[in-house]
Amino acid sequence: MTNIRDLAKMAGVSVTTVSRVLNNHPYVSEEKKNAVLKAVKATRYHKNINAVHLSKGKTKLIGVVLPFTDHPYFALLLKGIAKQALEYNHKLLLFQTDYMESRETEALQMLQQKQIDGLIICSRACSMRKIEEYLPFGPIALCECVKGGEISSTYIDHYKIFMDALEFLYRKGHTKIGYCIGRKSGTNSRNRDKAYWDFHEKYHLPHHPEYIFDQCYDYEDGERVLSRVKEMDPPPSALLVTSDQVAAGIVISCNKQQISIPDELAIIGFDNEPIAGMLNITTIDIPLVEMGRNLVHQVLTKEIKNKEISATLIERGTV
Amino acid sequence: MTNIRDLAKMAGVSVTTVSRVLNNHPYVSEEKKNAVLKAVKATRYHKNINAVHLSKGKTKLIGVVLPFTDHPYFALLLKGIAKQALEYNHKLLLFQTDYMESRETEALQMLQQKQIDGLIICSRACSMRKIEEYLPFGPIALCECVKGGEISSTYIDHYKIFMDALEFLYRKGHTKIGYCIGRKSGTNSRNRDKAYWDFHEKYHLPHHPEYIFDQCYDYEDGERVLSRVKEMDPPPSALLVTSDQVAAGIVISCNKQQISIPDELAIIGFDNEPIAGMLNITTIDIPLVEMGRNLVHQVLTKEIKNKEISATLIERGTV
DNA sequence: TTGTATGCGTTATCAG
DNA sequence: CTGATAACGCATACAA
Repeated sequence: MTNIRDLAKMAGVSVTTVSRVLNNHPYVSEEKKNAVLKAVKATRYHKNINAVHLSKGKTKLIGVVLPFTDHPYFALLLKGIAKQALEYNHKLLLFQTDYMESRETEALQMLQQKQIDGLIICSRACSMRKIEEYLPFGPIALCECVKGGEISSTYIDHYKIFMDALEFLYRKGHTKIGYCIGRKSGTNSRNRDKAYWDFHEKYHLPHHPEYIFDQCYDYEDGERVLSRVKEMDPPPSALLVTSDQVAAGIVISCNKQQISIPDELAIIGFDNEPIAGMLNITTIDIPLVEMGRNLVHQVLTKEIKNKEISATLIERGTV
Repeated sequence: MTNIRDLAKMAGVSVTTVSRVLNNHPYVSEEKKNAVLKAVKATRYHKNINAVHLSKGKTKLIGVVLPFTDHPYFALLLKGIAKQALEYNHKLLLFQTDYMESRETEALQMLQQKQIDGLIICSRACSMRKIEEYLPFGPIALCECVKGGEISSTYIDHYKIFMDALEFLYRKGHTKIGYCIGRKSGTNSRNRDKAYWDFHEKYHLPHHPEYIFDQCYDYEDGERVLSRVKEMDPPPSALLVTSDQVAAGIVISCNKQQISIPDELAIIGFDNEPIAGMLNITTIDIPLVEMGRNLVHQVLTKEIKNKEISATLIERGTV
């Protein structure tokens, strides 16, 4: 592998001059510049980028932490992140965690070890305290509301959205409402749960903990939820489903079993994934691509900001 | 930032000893080892990994080139890649290309510049010649059959599979068969097209170029295909659809428009994506996760091999 | 078991 | 406009 010292010898100049030419710095005579360029051509020289990283202390790499990529929510978020990273001329280092804290730690350590210039955590299993520990080593952006501090975030007010959706159903006459969620433990999930119980308090509705279904990610989970709902007495008359994919599973199962939507069961999905449009599912549009873009922006500009992104109810045929 | 020289001073040992401790090398006395460890704790020392990369000439990073991540085909492939990379203790650098050759070039250059130890190209827009140019800089694995040479590949025999599916439909009485595909230009696409025309030759069937629909990726594309099919006279009686997502779009549209499947239109999807199970779509199962795993394996073991992965027809309700 | 010296390839500083 | 030299931080051959 030829390096800039070799080039310098070949071109009869110093390494400094070579470096200048390579980085388009001014103050290099045409003559020497051409000599260097000629040597570059002749040797098919290419920089060893690790040396650049070491010397500069930067890598133009952003870490992205997410549990899995084969779910529309994260796939769309990642799409936005990738688009914006491209515009900023940065690349992405992927940490697929399956919600394992050890892998999140690994990502945080990469920040500390300077392999990445910043980190985007799309969803986390570890504590905020732990994340804060790593803040001195580089900017971190999250997808959940973070009050104050040095962490940036781009988030949805899930409490408000959930409450709005519940009220919407209530106005349509629903009082037995359940919901489906992925994890119970995330910040966003807890906000939703709080909205759920506050709603019940507000309207003095009976509590039905069995109307809450967790571990809902895929179509099959929707199928499973429906089979459980069918066995209930009384069953919920409406479901808030925090992924359109799961909502689609429920809708398709209902079709198969001649359960009428929205008459027997009303559904509101989340994310406005492509399948929701296809199946005419009423859903909450969450601009995931935009959120992804903003996360990159926050990490790279290093402005510590908490940006709320608004979600919109899209009325279609399942309510 | 404290470095190993600082640690050496603090612990009263040489940098070599520090390095030994840090990398769990043998031949270090407990005493000195503890002294070093103590200094590590005290300073909250962490390696600068870029220095390691430079020194070793390796990064434990694998580049992954794919057009987009928000499509089940690539999402599942990526899932397999991520799983296996984790087992090999390597990380992934993502190149989302949108089939732009310039971005593929960038990935190849990262190999040359030693930012990545190897490259997996899930789908390419650039020429094989170009890829071969970069082979001297590190292992490259592709998702298409590569005859000989130094490139590894994990692939499906798309010609055979397509032909089998066509024959399957033929035996069911179909003679007017169309197909939907993403790009027309990829190697896999060309193999499929060849199978398509060879099939027509074999059974002396009339040619219907209008039965071929390209740019089919999403549900909406399936919808679009169906609306075009409806206007045809005669329309195809069966469609091979190279993504279950598109197939799902067609199936859902047919349901809406009371077009009976498989009586009026038979459908065979591809990939056995989750939605295919939900909608009872007959499909070709392609073990994408397994393929992803194998690609990583090939890149890291550097055995140059071409591994064919077999696909299986899953008979469900749309034929 | 330990330490010295050197290499890895680039960028940055500063003097000329 | 140019160049010598010092970082950057770690790994490792070799010597002891």
